[in-house]
Amino acid sequence: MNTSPVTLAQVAAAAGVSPSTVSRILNGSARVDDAKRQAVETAIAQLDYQPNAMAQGLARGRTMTIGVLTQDISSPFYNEILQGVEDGLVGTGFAPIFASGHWNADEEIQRLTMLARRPVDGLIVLTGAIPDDVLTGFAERVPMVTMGHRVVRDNAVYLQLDNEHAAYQATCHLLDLGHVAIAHIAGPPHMGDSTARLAGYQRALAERNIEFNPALVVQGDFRDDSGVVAVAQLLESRQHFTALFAANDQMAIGARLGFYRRGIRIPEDVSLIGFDDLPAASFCTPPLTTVRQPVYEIGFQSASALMRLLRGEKCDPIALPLTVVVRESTQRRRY
Amino acid sequence: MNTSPVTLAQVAAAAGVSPSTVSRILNGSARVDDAKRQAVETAIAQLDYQPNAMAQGLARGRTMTIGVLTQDISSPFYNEILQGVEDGLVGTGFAPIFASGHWNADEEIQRLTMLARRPVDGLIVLTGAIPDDVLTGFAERVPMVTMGHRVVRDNAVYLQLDNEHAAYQATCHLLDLGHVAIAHIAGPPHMGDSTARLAGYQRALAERNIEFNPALVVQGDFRDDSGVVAVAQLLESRQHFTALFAANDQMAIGARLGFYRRGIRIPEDVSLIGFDDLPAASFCTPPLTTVRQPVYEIGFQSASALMRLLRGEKCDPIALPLTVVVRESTQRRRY
DNA sequence: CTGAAAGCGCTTACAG
DNA sequence: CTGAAAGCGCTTACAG
Repeated sequence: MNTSPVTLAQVAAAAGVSPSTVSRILNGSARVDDAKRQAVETAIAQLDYQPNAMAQGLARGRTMTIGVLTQDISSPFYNEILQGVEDGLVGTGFAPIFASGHWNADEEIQRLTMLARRPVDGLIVLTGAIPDDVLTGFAERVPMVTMGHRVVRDNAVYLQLDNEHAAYQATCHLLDLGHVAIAHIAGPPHMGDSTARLAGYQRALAERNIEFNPALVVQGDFRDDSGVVAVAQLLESRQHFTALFAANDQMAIGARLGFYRRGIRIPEDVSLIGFDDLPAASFCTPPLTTVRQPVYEIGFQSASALMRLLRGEKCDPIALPLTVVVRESTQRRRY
Repeated sequence: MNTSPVTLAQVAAAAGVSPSTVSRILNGSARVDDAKRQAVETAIAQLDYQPNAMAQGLARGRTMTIGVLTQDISSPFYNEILQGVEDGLVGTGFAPIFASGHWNADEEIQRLTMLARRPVDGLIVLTGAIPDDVLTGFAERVPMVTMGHRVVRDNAVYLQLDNEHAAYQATCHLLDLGHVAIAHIAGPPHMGDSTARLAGYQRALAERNIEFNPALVVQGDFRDDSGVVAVAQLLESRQHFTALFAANDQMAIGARLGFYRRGIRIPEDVSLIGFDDLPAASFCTPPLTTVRQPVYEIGFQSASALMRLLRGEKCDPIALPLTVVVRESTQRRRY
């Protein structure tokens, strides 16, 4: 029933040459007589031959797959990154294999181990709670590119996204609009991204001599619901604020719903700014002011950098810009 | 520099047994003397041995990977499906490989071919424009489960989601609220899902003796922007309507923004219902009434069914329910 | 330019 | 219960 796949040996037989020759034609690894090339090529076409990638992998010592570790493949944040990765791999013969760590360092390590034993030829690690030195350990066995982790090795490259500075700018945007009482919904405390964003927020306040009020920052977990909850907390605390900076868009969107529920208008009553620029951000009502992460670019560059690494080329850290995009959820303070 | 990975042969040497024995212990494929088992197990632990999945694949004639074809990996709709697939594969040793067809039948076929040559042990095909018979052709070589395609074969199973009926129910929900002039934003015309939803909408109208008004249905492409555009068209056409059924949530969310721009309130001025129940739907303002697709379930069931197929078990079509979830974007007609 | 041969790291009849 | 051997489908020195 299952048509067993055509092998290279069959192609060789059909074309009347040795397997070596077929292989060489396939890989362009040596000059081959034109007549034979012809014969082989028609045989390939006729038999509809597809080389077996696993056998190639075994023979060459590479697998033609790269592992991609995300926190949560179902988070909208990763979607376009993955698209970028996919596109960055088109035409290279490499296929991505995905795994999610679910915001849990142990699970991350386990998934990484699983990826490593296939084995993959390269790894892309997108943020996460896994300690940098563990990651460096993995880098010993396989080239990798990381986002949100600084691993310094010849066969590794990391993406530089200056979260602190971007958060600083986001806060400045609010400050420039006359806001003084600015609340913040922070991300998970153990993640580098969260702490950097909180730090940027604090730096902006300090720079304008606004005293940091801890009661104005509430803890979130980067998911939408936590934004709703955070707003409830903030409101119950009876702290006065006219603007809110959420450490990511999902929480900002949750917050927006929280405000809606209480009849608090955005941006008339409070200005709201997020972080990430998810596709959903521009379809919010009102469209959300936020910090744009070049997600597609992140994926694409990661894939390209990894391909370079696999070719044995050196690769400098890749700096990618984070920029505030002003839409309609922020406005000048009115009272 | 690269610690070359430990092989089974090394484990065998360390444990003083033959490779065959190690293999048998790994696979539990035969009784083995306890002392040797001990020795092997400690050797494995000590050397931190990880079997090479490619070599296993080649020897066993399977690759331990399954291909997943989506339309657009960056669409929020697929996110949770993929999570479901991932979870359905946990512990099986299989890893998913993803590819996107980008709403283009040719590209789909090409991606499928690429997946097939790795080769993958199984395929999950999620919707798409690819003709059913082409798909059936692929099913000749590899077991597969499909969503949105009816392929009938021993080694294939399809998911049954009754889009027509769900759209019928969505429309009835609007009708029950007293709406009569109901607009519809349709999906891409060549896709089965789109046409089924349009058909359900029409059937509901017919059943209540409401004449179908073609000017009330505008074409979308399942993406957010097309919802914005559709609303503009609808409004410019000066057709009267008090409710709008969008063929998916992304377009509904776009439509919601389109209304917001013109100061048209949801649900006071027009009731809005979507389709899919994306995570974003419940965080809309107001939270969106929609048809829930059990996305996680779709992914999980697809993976499980495929595993069953791979074990040689038969598998009946899997029926999954589509249900209207009423939130706050629809209300009784007021005038 | 090209073939025969060895090898990639496993698995699995085949003997014993 | 266990080892030696062949084989999975390729690639790549090694000769010529």
